Amino acid sequence: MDNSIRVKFDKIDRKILEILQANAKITNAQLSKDIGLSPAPTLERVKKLEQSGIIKSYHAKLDPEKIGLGVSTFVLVSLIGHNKGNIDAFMKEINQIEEVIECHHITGTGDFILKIIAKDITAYQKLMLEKVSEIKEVDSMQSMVILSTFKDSKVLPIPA
Amino acid sequence: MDNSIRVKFDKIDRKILEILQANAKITNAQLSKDIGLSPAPTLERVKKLEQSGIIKSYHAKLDPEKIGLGVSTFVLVSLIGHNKGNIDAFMKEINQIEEVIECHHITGTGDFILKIIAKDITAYQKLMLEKVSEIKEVDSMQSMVILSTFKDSKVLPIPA
DNA sequence: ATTTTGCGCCACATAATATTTTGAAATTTC
DNA sequence: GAAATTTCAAAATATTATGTGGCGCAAAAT
Repeated sequence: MDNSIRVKFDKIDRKILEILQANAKITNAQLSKDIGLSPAPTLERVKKLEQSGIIKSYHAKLDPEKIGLGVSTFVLVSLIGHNKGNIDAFMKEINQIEEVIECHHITGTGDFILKIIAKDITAYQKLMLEKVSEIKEVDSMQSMVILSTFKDSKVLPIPA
Repeated sequence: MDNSIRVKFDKIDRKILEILQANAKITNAQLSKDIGLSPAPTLERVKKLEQSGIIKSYHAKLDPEKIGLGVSTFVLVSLIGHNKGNIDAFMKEINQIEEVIECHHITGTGDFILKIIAKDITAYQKLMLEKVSEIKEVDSMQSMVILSTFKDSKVLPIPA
């Protein structure tokens, strides 16, 4: 809960962050060459970025198709009530469903947008009917099936 | 372009994939303990998963707030024409904009959904007016500002 | 202007870790 | 049921990360 703490970092740190976002498996030696520093201070900077929470974690990115996940969707969800109790209850239920890989509270028409991933349309339908729709706080839902993904960058643009 | 190639993997591989999605920085020794194998075959399995393309890449996840990115949005975009030429032209323009970190072609009302990240509302507005709106294939847009993100799992549910 | 202080850097030494090799055991195939 | 293939473990080796000491530069103080 230590939100919006703006930790400071310089041009070199920014470069490190760009590189590690694109490729977390780079060796420290190579990273140090790319940023023009020797290995020791390079590693020290990376550690500081980790400790300060700027770097939160490291993840392997898989190919959904190759592990048998053929259907991805975004779902706009409206709740029946917009009070904190309902929202908390909804969140709690959503957290239990592993196929829901993202859940954002948004402005606009709906209240939430979910990203869901499933094996196929049949599995998706079953998931929606038996799990998501069953959450009693849910009023309406609107699904958008992803036909194809043109861009899925893991590199955030770091402001100057 | 070698889509939908279903590579096969067993229960141990699945466990490896789950672990590496959640934590790519685990040492091979620790990974081998977690899955109950010795280091050598463990590493061999990881390499095969990488070579087969099941594991596509590794990325550092940053804290957007701490690098000064305070505004994230989803944007529904409709194009003026739905032919391939227009879509290609749109994609090309979108790829140039680094603040657009995701772009998916979807079914339903709109044609595309984008995920955009910016420093603040002012920067977001400027970005939308000067870059995204300027793309001539764009007909209409509808923004959904993310108030908060409750779930952002990097772990895909791997079907049995 | 000179000293002082502190930070960030490099180079080298050492520790940790990954990777290769070898061979044995289990499983599959014919 | 034997040969071939695959999968594994243990140990040796190579690579990489990490800790230490000292140097140099920049900013602050005198």
